[in-house]
Amino acid sequence: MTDSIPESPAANTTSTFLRDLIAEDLRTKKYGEAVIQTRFPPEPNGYLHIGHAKAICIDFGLADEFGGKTNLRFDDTNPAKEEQEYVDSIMKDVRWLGFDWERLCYASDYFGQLYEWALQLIREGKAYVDDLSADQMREHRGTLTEPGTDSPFRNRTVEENLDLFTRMKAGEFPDGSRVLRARIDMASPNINMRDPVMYRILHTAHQRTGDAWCIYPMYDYAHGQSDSIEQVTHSMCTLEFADHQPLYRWYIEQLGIFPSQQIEFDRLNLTYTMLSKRKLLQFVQEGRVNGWDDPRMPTLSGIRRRGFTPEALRAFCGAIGVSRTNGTIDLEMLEHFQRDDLNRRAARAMAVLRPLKVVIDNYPQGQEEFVEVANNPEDPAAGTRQVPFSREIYIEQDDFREVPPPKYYRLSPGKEVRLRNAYFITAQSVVKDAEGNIAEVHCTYDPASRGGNSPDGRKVKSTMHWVSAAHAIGAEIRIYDKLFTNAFPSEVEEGGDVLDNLNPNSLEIVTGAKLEPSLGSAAHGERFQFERVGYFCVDPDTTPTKLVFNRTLPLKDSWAKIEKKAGA
RNA sequence: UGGGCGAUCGUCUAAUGGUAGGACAGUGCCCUUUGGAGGCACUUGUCUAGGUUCGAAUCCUAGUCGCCCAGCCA
Repeated sequence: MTDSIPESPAANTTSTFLRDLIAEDLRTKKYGEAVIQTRFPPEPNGYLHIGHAKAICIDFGLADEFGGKTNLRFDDTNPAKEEQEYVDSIMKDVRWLGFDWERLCYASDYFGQLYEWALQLIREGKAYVDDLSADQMREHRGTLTEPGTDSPFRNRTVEENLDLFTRMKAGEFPDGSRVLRARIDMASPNINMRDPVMYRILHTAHQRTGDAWCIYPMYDYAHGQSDSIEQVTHSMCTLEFADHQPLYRWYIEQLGIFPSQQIEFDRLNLTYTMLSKRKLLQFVQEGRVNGWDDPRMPTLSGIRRRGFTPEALRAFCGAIGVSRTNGTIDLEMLEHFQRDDLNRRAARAMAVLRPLKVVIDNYPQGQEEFVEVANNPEDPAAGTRQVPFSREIYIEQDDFREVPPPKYYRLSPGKEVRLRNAYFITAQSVVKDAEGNIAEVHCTYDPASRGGNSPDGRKVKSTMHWVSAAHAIGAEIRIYDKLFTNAFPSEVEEGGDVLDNLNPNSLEIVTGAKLEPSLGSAAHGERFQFERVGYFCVDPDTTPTKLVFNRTLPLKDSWAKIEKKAGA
């Protein structure tokens, strides 16, 4: 791959409601002369996926666009689920996508301040310690249609609340025995406002604060204030948090602190893709895939290993736009942007995945020569290379048919085709093995057609890739397909499970591939277009003695379409 | 049956009272030393019913449909 090609013209920057809103806030000087401040707030409880890429592009991209700043903030308020491994992977993924943060923050940095604010709310009679069990609290919460009822502990004195909360912090009570709740309104039609829990007791060591704390703030009590502390002007999050906005504002207003504003947008959904962290974790833990970076996973680490590029991901995120509509993007859209990027930048090479031997009978025995081949026809600056040619070569099994179907342009008995950048050949006869399978095809070549054109102007219908048998190198090729057979993986039959929709053929390992020798020196992660086949990249499993390629995506295949139509 | 949010080509997204446009997908043609890429063309859409207006995707009224919320998860 070369980096000399300029990035594609800015992706469709669809004008979004977020852009309009920020522009308006800037125009009215809602935040004075301050620049836009955003944040990307992942919880370090799993690996980032393509859905997060959209959020990252929004949080960082919009701030960039308006000359603002973006913090990376880990929302690490639940030590039971969070790990340093996830923190590390998230930082790596954000950088890989092409973004860098103004400040690296952690919600846990604010535990002290949050605690002080909790004391303030208690003193103002706006928070209380509740001794109800989780089950009892659920009963008191009411339902979607019925109001909740007050806890018997709701009217404790400020002194008692202060005493109890201080002792909660001191570790005097066991997990689950008490919580601190905001005193708002048990009859609110918005369940989030029915005296939400602010703190729970959790005698669990935190990956950053160790055992300094045994009470931990809930998301709602931590997020808005964290935004406020960082002077976040635009706190973008997904739609399911819209119901939490009144609470987000309530804490900020009661505390009288910097008025960060929450704005919700639609989550990314993709056909044939599962973007639930919980489910992805399950696939990893149950061994349904080979880890978080399995190239079939929608995680950024999986996608990266698969060979996708940050440029393509960013172009995709720009093109899909942002709205408040629940929708599902066709996977083809993502694939389109990836092909578009790789087509312009990936070096070409010839590789035969399922080899069929061709013997050129009138080519001198023992002779070899080198033909000059463009590294990337889309990019003359990528230069050329010399590829060895000889009497015995491999072509793709699919490229020969003893009995050609209609519209089949490739090699068949008596038919002349071009070997890319080499010669015209004509199939003369077939040799079969004991089972009747075609073992080799014998051809004749036209020495005058060297380079791929005949001086008499003769045309051929087809151009095929090939690899000289004597010079070929081997490789393992991993062919990936969709992880799910259903466009909507979570659509399952009664009593069924997402696992029922897993595609049993999502990974095919091809071991007998024959590659042109130049590929022998390819580096880990290097990307290629195997001409007429697809885009591939070198997998990290590659060793000095074993080459492994991942197929990122196949090339579009209009012959497959014709064939399918004829068969249907 | 509480509250919140939403509804424009098959999919995603523009149009902010003034010609419903783009991208992906699809179809056809042209071009091609990748049946790739590229070029051209075509098809398909404002949830419904009323209303306001010279004019409505946009405003009003009433429906319909979809998504989210009853964790001491985020």
